[in-house]
Amino acid sequence: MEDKLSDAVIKVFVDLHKKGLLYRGLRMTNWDPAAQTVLSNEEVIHSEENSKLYHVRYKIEGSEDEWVTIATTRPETILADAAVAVHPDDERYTHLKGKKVIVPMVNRVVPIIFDKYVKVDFGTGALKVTPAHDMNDYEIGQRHKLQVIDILHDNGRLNPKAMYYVGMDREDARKQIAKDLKAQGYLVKTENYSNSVGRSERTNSVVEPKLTKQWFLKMDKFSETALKAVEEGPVDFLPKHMLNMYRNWLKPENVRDWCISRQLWWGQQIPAWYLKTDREQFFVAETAEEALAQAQQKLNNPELTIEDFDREEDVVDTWFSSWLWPISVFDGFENQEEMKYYYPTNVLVTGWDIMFFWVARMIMAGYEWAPELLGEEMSKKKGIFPFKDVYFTGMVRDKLGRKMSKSLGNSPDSLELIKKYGADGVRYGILSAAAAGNDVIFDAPFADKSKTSIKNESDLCGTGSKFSNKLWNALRMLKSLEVVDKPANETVSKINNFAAKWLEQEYSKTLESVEKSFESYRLSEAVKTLYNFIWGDFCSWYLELIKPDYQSPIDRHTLETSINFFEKFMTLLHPFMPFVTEEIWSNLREERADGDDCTVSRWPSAGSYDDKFIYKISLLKNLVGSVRDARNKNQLKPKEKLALLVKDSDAARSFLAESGMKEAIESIAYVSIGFTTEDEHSGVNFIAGTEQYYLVFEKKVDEAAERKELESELKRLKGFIIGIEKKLGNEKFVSNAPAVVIEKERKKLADNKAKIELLEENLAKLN
RNA sequence: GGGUGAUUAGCUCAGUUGGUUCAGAGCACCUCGUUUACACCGAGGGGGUCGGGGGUUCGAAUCCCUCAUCACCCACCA
Repeated sequence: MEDKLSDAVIKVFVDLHKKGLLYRGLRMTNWDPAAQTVLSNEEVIHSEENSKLYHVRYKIEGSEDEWVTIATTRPETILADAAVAVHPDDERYTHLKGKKVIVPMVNRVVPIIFDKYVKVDFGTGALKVTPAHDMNDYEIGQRHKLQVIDILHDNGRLNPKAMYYVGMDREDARKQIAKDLKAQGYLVKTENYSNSVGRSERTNSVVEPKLTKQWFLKMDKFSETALKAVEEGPVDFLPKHMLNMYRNWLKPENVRDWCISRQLWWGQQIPAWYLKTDREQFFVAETAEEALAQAQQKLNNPELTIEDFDREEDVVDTWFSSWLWPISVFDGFENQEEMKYYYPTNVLVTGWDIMFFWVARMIMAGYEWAPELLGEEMSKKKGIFPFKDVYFTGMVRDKLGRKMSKSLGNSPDSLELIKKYGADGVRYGILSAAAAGNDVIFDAPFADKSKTSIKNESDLCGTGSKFSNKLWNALRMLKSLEVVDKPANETVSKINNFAAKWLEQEYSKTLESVEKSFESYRLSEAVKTLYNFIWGDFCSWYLELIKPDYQSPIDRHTLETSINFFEKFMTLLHPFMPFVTEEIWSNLREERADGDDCTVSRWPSAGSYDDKFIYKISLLKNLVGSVRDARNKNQLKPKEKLALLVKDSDAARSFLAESGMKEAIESIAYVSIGFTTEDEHSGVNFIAGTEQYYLVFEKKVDEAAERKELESELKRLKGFIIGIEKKLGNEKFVSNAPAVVIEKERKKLADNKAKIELLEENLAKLN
């Protein structure tokens, strides 16, 4: 792989050179004068240091005694000044338009230029411009076509272009020129000043901005292609807002040519050979021999040998090999068979921090080379982009929102986490926290901190590990049951069938929602939906319903149904929690064929479901909840059997007519249901759906508390109804809102009016 | 300085195209409950005018403007 990648890098480098997209140009780099080498940004350490800010005045050319004062911390660079710049809106200087100033000491006449980079409120508002020795000044110099005067040797000593202090170290020259400027009346004042100074990680010497020759790749065409591919083309970013960042990176005014050369000791060496006697003569080729042949021909000198050339010592930027990844992973530059089969791929999953470095450039490379590799026919058919979707995961951060890094030591210790929560628990924790594209504040025990959880700490992995435990216990229950052929009686049979119908319906609805979440890469939604369904509907409701009485057996059919359900749920959960689901899978059935594993089990397909039935289930949950609440508030035993009377009505009868409904409620809420036409019963009453229920028991309730509760509920509902009535009374609403929404509002109104009526009756009875 | 995002319950965060009671989850908290798959548990409960202000709309946590605070990325600090 490594070699293939190297070959590919060389091929595309030569190809780009042939296409005229490569050039050698100047770049302002961090220069370490002690090591005499270019440093990467990472090798420069910035820190606040005390230095001096020198205010120096420049005489305006042709004037008697008119001056412009600038401020600098590096007065020796005055010798390399090419201009003085002020902000175009700075009224103090507008009269200087077209004028020139005389640089002190060297007496060079340079223009006063107007550039928005200059900050009006900093120092004197005038900035000396030294293109050769400052990043920004270089840019300003480019904009105003200023001359570049480099006064430093590579070792940091002043060279003859400085005219003064030649051979002196820049730091000594700084002190000396300050004295001389003062002596000659140019120094207006000196103040102490604290600014950020960059030092070399290697030698600790102060880094000097220095122009060096580098290899550049022209980016205008590439960036346009990459931008179009996502803005108008086939590549989709998820989440969508990532496109904003992408656009900002790639819009023409922000695009800069890509400096692809690096001065490192490792990496892919650039395939260019320089003529030793004239380094401006260089030849790019896949091998030294080819380069030599080119040179012999071009220079018309067959006597030249390899010995007359030096190979470029610079290597390519690491991203210059990474951008070829989608192609070179299939060895696409050598052999296109695999590529024709796999390309383009479906989805790239990555962090947004390398969107520009990697994602954008892979797209560029795809468009640049895929057509040649796939052939025109194939390109048309399959497209030439490397991937269809890019899913940007959130970045995991620590409690303070910092990116996790080695130097901060804020990465969680995975092995500690797994020890504490289990691998599935950790996976669940991270996945459930990772909503599409949002960063995850992952506050876990760190390797270098205490392993104990802080109180109130969000314990996502803990939730996952508890979930594993829950699943395991559900399995234990099913496995512990004694099995018989037939259900104990008719009631049990009805309840079991009802429970199965219920679970089947909720399952279909859940699966539909999970699939929707997957399609839009909403992984945290998917896993949370499954969590709620399995813990809630499956464990808390279904298993409780089908669980036989203590030490009673279960019928074979119900057990088989339950195992089938459980099995399907394990398949759904497997991507998130692979270990526990596989383990449960293998334990669910006594015998399994070789290879009958959860990990390769078929993804189930969602069946249809009946919204009306699901609504009835929600009523059931409501009703059971009310009974439990009433028991809680009245200190009734949870399993003491009570009479639950329902006010006779068509709706009530229809609700309870669902096969198994009545029996299920009676079983799970420990009540016996009956109809009544009476309005007064000892105990408590409540409304579930639109029905009036009475839970009958001896103890008289606290009337005052009861009244208070009813009144507050009544008040809430009345307020709610006023809102709906207002809405429905609003002609604009009725004429503009979709019919479905209006219908829903009408139903809401009717239901709640019925509720209010019931509440008022109940309240009246308290008198 | 340029860019991006965030602000919702005590904490950490969901909330898709504006429309069912949409104001949610987990943790934390309060009450009750353990020979019954599970105390890494069960049942129930309290808690938020969705950062402030304005606007668009029949309707805004959701769209727009503005202010405030926070974070990250890039560039830099004469």
